[in-house]
Amino acid sequence: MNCLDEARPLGAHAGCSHHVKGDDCRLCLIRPLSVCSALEPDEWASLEKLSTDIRFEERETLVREADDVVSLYTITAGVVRLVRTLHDGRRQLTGFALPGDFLGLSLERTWTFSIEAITPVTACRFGRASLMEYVDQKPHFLMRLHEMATHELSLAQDHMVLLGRLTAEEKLAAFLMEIRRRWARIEGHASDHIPLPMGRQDIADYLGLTIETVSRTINQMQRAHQLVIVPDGVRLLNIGYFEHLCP
Amino acid sequence: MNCLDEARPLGAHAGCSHHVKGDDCRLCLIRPLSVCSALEPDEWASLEKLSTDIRFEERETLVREADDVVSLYTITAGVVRLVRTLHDGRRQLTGFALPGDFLGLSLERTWTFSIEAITPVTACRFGRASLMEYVDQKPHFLMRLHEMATHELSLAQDHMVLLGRLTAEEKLAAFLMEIRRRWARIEGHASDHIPLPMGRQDIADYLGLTIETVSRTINQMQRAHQLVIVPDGVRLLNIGYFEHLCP
DNA sequence: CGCCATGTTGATTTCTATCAAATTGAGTGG
DNA sequence: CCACTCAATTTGATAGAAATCAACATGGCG
Repeated sequence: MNCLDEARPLGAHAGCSHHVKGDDCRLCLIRPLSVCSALEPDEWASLEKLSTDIRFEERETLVREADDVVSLYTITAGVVRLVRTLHDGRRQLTGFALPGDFLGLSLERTWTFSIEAITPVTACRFGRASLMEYVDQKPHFLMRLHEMATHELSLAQDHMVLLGRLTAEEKLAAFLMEIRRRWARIEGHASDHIPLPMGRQDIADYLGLTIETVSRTINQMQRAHQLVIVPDGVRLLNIGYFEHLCP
Repeated sequence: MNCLDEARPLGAHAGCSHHVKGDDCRLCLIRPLSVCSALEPDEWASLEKLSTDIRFEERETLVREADDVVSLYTITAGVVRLVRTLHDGRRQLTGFALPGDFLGLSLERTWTFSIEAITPVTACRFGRASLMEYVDQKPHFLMRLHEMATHELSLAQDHMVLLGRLTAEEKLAAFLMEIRRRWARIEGHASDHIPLPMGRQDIADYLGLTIETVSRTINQMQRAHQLVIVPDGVRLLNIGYFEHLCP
């Protein structure tokens, strides 16, 4: 089955294996989206030797904040959340990682956030030490990592604007348009149907809101006929409304 | 006059030239704090050839959001703000840059924020193209840029937590402790006297608050004898209170 | 000395959080 | 297959923190 097939059942995002055959970069469907896109075909082989496929179950924790960085990951299927937690339990999600996203850009010794599987996840796992060696030998690979890191930084600034200055309605609109754009990149085309594998609490913690406000706002949008809530996410009825709301 | 002298008059931060003599990296007092710390003495000379000193007046705009990146800067004296503005005028500051801070880590083609001088500023200016060439020749310099970028990313995540989950009082406490730590790094020792060259509106736009809330909160802290407002900033009376507030 | 930007204070509103309860729905076992 | 359970979500009522609206104070500077 081709994961990119539009005819797949609703909710297939989480379960479908973008990585068709384990440990073969030549067959990796998310390669063009990933850090590997910086490499030539003959380099996939050398990188492949450093990597192993690994699977995590729903709710499993991949890494904990302040843990030593032992492995780095490229998500090949499923969705994870990046979480910062305060001592009193308040949470802020700093992002979601989707297929193609690389975790461990910083090359630092310890993680600055926890990574938790929202759905079953498959990932391409690299040992930190061996990837560091690889980086030393391939300056253009380091340049690619750096570009990805600074792009992340720009997205982080976008998110600061969202958290600091947008209303609940604007936050939700911006969130839906962000997730839509990211699925579009993975699937190769934009769709008004937006799967939301994360729960309302995760959305709230990403947007700096409460679960009640997220629920109320989405349902207001539905009552205003701007979207329809479907079992696995939402379907946007009026893209213009959302585009107008996100600045 | 030695800028690091504790006896300097209040407010001297902004005006004092950390870069004692123009265009000589050997005499640059902020070098150990800057990107140049990644280089060996014999490399300062080669980097120096790429740089020129430049001065900006208070309120002057160094670069505008979406401008092409022509030059990159290391701030050598003074303070600038990094600003994102929404079409309707809402502002979010994504950071302040102090002496030693490098602007242009991303090596991308366009700026993703405006940079505005809060005080008179001196900076070490690099042409983008020539620094890119330099980066190509010195992988360890690129590694240093990458480390700085990922550290920025970690700080950006801290700021997301602040914007999304902290109360006004906690935001102010975290802000004051952050600025204190950054002055301490520049001056070589921590002080309870915290110069705040940025105005209340800048603090508000950094913390996702209004100017009134910033003013009220600082004055509440003063009434509670946790700090004293002084002409150029504040003096903390009870560090424990602030440490306790910032998670 | 008075002007204008900046900051402070007060009164009121509003948005979102909080508290509380009802509803839905996926998974389980009889 | 259906009742049951428990978590997730929705909805309602109320409270509260910060925004907004509106003066007023301060202070640097010509």
